[in-house]
Amino acid sequence: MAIRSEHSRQAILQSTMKLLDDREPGSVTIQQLSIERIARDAGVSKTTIYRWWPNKAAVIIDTFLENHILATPVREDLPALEALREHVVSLAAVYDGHEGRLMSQLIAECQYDPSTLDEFKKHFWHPRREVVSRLIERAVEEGSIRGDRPADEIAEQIYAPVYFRLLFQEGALDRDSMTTSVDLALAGLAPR
Amino acid sequence: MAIRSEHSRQAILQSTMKLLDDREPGSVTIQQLSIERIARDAGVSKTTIYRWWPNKAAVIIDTFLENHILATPVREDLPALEALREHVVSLAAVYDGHEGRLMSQLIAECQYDPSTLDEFKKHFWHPRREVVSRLIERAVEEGSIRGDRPADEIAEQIYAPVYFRLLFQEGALDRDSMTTSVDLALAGLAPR
Amino acid sequence: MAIRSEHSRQAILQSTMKLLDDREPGSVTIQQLSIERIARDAGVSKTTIYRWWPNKAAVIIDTFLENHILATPVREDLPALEALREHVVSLAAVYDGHEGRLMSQLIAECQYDPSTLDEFKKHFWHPRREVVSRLIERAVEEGSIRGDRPADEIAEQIYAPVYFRLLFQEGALDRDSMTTSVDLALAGLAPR
Amino acid sequence: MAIRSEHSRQAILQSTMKLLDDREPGSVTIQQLSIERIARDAGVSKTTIYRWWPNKAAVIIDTFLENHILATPVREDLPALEALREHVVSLAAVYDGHEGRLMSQLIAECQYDPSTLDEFKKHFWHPRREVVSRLIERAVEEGSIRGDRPADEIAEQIYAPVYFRLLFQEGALDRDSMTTSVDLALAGLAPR
DNA sequence: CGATAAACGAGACGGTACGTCTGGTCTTGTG
DNA sequence: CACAAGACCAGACGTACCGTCTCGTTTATCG
Repeated sequence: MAIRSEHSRQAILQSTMKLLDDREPGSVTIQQLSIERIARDAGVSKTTIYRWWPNKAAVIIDTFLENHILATPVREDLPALEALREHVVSLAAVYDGHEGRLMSQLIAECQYDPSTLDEFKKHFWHPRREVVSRLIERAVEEGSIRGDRPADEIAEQIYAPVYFRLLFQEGALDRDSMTTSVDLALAGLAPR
Repeated sequence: MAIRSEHSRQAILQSTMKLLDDREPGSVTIQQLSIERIARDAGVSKTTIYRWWPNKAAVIIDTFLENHILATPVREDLPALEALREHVVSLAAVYDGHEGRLMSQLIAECQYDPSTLDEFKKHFWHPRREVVSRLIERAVEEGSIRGDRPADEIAEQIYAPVYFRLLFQEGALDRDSMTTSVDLALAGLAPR
Repeated sequence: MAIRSEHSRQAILQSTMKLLDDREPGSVTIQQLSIERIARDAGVSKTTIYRWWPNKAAVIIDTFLENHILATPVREDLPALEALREHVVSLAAVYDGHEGRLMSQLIAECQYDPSTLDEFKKHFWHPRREVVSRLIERAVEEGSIRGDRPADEIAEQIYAPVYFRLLFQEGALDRDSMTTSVDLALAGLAPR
Repeated sequence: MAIRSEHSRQAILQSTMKLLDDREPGSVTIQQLSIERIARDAGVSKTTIYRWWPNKAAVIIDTFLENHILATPVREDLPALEALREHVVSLAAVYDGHEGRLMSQLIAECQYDPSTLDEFKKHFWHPRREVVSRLIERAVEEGSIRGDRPADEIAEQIYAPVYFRLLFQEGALDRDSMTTSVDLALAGLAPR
């Protein structure tokens, strides 16, 4: 019956990570990355990759998951609003470098394949939105913001500028800018 | 001497538009589109395309400009805030269809080529931001919103959700949703 | 693993032969023949050709070998001198038609690539020279000609006019002319 | 009325010669030589070349004529047989270098175009054959060889090995080898 | 001497082919 | 039966020339 080779799987994911890492020599963009290249680099046959992943994007998503990309924590010890600011600031900080480039390229790939978009949202967007929605609900409980808007709507309003700046490479992703951005988004939500 | 053939130029841009139009049979995504295909379809030699455009993305941008893609007007007869809402709503309406798919794919291409991003911003984002910034300044003059924030910052805050929804294909782009979104963005800017 | 496809190889060689055959409609010269054309005609990808042959000339040489071009026999039942005449006459007869045109074009290609020349000589000239040298040695043994000259030298003297007439398309390649030519070449070699 | 520009004509022929001269850097074979390249190198427009020459080969032949290629003289002061040997030896000496490579490539081109072959024979082969035929007739008059064979036939027999060695790049073109070759060709023609 | 007509440089054009690359599929042993 | 190895068809890449075709711009002759 021959079971799936864990060794091959690891080699594939590691090669993918290495090839996409722009701190390595000979790194490539997601667009330039090919199954052929991964197979060659991992010492694996193309068939093996095609057997277990439907396309390049799926391999990349698995790679990112394997490499714990963008697991941004939430401070439970802070007041909700401050924890929210911290969360967004630290996420933006991560996006402001190598992993940000990867994310923007992954979002680019999503524009060409619905199932990739689904996977992306499932693994990278929805969990994050969930976290922020929880924080907002906590802020409402703490009386820091009004509770008359859906939390998801607010979460989007807070997050959208992050992705906007990432994809348009315009507007800074540093602590000050992001704090300002979050505050602006929340400005109209102060309790009456 | 030997002047550029307007006929060829038109044929190239029209073929590009047709090939990218998902209402046509045999349409393709920007990723799938190739110079070879455009040349074949336009009855033009590849050389002619390479002579005048550096790459596929440049042809596409010219095509969009030629086809007045996303030229969204501003109502001068309305109060600034209302004109702003109308502008965003009508832009979102355009993004909510065929042209939206094209734009999201173009933004995707921008992730792989800085000069494409520059062109994109120059032709499609900055003009729009300018329009909105003007409206915000007018709104300040009209006393509808406070004037203690840079107009560009507010413009970004208003626009970011539009692009977010476009790229993440999540959250509606209809009139009600967009009005809500704009109002949320402006909520904290009411004059004291 | 993954062994070479005999089917593709055959298709390539047959298409090449067909394309070069001036009795077929749409035939081309060796100069006009392109890898692209062979691939198209054979229903094979260019990669497959480039994988197995270094260039056009190599494909053509293989094609000629496969099609037994210019395999001229030697009569063992005749006296050496007569067998020699017969051999040259029959070779010239072959050169006096379609296969002669192909050979002259192949020799033309040899002027541009040393390795093609080597292959040509290995497969088409040296075997023939060998045959004639043998015949000359036999003629010496039979006492028909003197033995004080190297056989290869005499072989060249006999053969040179054949190639000269082929390439210059001057001087006939028929039985009488070739017999005269051979006799002239051998005239000075009669035993004393 | 504008008369043909001698300046352009010269520039074209000189560039052609330079490009074909393998002692120059960046030299090319006749096959690699293109009208485009000549025009660029000569600072002339392609039109001008196409206006005055039907094809590449014609330019090359004119170039060779202009550069006195292969004008091999005949010694009138020597006995016919010796002058003949000298002539062949000195021609072979010229063929044994740079100009020989050019000639063999020109003969190659002739295999693809009858009119080029005609021009080649008219300018390079027939004059030479004429010279040799005259020498043979003189040799007959001098009583050095028999007169019962057509001079042209003998000329071919003498010349064929030269072209053979040139094109097959086999067999030396030095003085000794060529003398031997001529003597072998004439061996059977000694007066009875 | 000014009109005219050919020759010129420049270079755009539709084509064809180059040799390379990658995609995704299929085939053939090996362990 | 998963795997590596890799052959296969398909087709795009960007470049080089092909030979044709305008373009203005000389430049020489002729009216």
